Amino acid sequence: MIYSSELIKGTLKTIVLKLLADNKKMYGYEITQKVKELTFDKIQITEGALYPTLHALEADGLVTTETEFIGKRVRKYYSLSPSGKNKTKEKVSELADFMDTMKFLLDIKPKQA
Amino acid sequence: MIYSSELIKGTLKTIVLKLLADNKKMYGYEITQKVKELTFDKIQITEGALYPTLHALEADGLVTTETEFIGKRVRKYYSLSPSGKNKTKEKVSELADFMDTMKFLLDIKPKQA
DNA sequence: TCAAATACATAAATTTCTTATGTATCTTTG
DNA sequence: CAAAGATACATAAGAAATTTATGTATTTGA
Repeated sequence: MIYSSELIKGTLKTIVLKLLADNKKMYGYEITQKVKELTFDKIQITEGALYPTLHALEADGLVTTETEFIGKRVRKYYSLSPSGKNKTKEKVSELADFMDTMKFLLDIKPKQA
Repeated sequence: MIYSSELIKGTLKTIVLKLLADNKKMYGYEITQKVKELTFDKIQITEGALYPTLHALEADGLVTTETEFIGKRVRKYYSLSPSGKNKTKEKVSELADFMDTMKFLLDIKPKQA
């Protein structure tokens, strides 16, 4: 089962930041694979969604990049900047809080009028 | 604190369906107030987001409507159809599952390379 | 050798929400 | 009792984020 894509909306940036916080540096394709692996294929990040997100994080100064050559192929590594580390904490705790609120909302028992 | 709007994206439909499942019938404005109340103002659904969503649910046959007059003012009640009830179960359990996956993802401990 | 995987990127179209606007009624308060 | 705020619906332009499609090129495995 793969989650309907609407669920992923709005969480992608947080997921990427958190992975970078846990892994020091990662490149785009690696991120897609890691998420796939860690979620047992339930979350699949497409490249069309990921790359623009990474570019936006870079434009916002939340990540820095370094390019490496593996044979003839380019690999672009992303790492959190100091402000990126702070942002990650904010985003992760906001999402955790949000999920608690949602669990509460979804568990509300019938009030049969 | 109000959640950044991107977090709400993708969950609105599920929230509405779940509220209808718990309350038999509700009207639009009531839904906005109920969500605000149940989440202590942390989730505020705007009318510009809600009404199109309700109309979409109706177009998909997931809810039925009945109009009532309160004095001279119209009130449009929404109720789950049988397929809406099934859809609600699916959506809620998918979201619950998704949140478990996200909690796992967000709690991953550093693997320092 | 040929398909699949690796690895980047962009861009048009779509979806979904925000922000703004519009209409109208009802209630509360100075 | 007038005015402000709350109730109640609705739509539409614009913005934001993603999907889907496409493109390029290299490397690996059957």
